[in-house]
Amino acid sequence: MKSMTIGQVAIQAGVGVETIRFYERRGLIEEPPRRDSGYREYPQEAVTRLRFIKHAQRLGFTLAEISELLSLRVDPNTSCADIKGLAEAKIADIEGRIQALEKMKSVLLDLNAQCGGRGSTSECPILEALETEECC
Amino acid sequence: MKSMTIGQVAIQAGVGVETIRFYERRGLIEEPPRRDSGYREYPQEAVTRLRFIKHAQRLGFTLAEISELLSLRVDPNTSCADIKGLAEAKIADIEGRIQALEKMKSVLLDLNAQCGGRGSTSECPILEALETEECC
DNA sequence: ATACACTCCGTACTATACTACGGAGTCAAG
DNA sequence: CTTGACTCCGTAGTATAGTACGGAGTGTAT
Repeated sequence: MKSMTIGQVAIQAGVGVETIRFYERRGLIEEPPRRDSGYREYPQEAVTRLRFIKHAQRLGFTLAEISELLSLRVDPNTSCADIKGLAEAKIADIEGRIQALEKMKSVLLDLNAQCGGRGSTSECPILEALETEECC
Repeated sequence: MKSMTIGQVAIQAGVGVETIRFYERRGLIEEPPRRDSGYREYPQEAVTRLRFIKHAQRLGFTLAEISELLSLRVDPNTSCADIKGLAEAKIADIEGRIQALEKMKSVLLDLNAQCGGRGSTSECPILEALETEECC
């Protein structure tokens, strides 16, 4: 099985056909050769590339970042250190997001502890705090 | 100063004029009375409500959730416990997101440790892992 | 040979939360 | 009374990552 249709690639990579066309438009995967009918003919590597994209996404990279990662991969002027740099930037990014979420969580836990869960909404400490809270 | 224009409310609440109109369309704030000219006339409480929205957003609530929070607040059949329930659901939601981010971070840290930062991209363990990684 | 699945394309829609635009009308200060 | 800032409205655009649609053409199995 040398070349595959878009549907076969989609199944093997675990994505939708429309997603592949979308990635093509975004420049994440190159335009494959076509049959006379216009049908796309993908080589095996297309599946690898789609999996790369999926894996990178799972690690928190956006499509724009993945695009860069894919370009750097084939750029002879790029070194492993550049990739490492992107990974480190992503780690910092994730840490920032975790920090923000932890902050939210701690405020919510605090408010939640103040609320006995009894009484009407007019005396709910959570709602009161939301009305008056003077943070930032 | 009994009533205010949309611009004055925007400044006091720290949001944009367009944002207020947007919230009105979304039903987050009620339509205020109008002057003969059509200008909106806001009472002071409008500022409180906008601040409520801002605070709730900072705690991770979406506009849809805030909408619910605001409805429940004035619903006589709603108790403090219902609000507490929403807060707890949000805490769980945030914890889930933190978990997901922690997972990403740990994989990235692992990959990062494998990469010496030396050599070309063709032998970068990070890129290799992204191509082959068999998680999920 | 015909039925049915697959593919083509561009466009539009989903969700989230705004932000910008343009042209007309209004308000307040000088 | 004029000027400049403000407000009105609906629509469209931003970013992210797809998903859906519809009508026409294609591939293949029976």
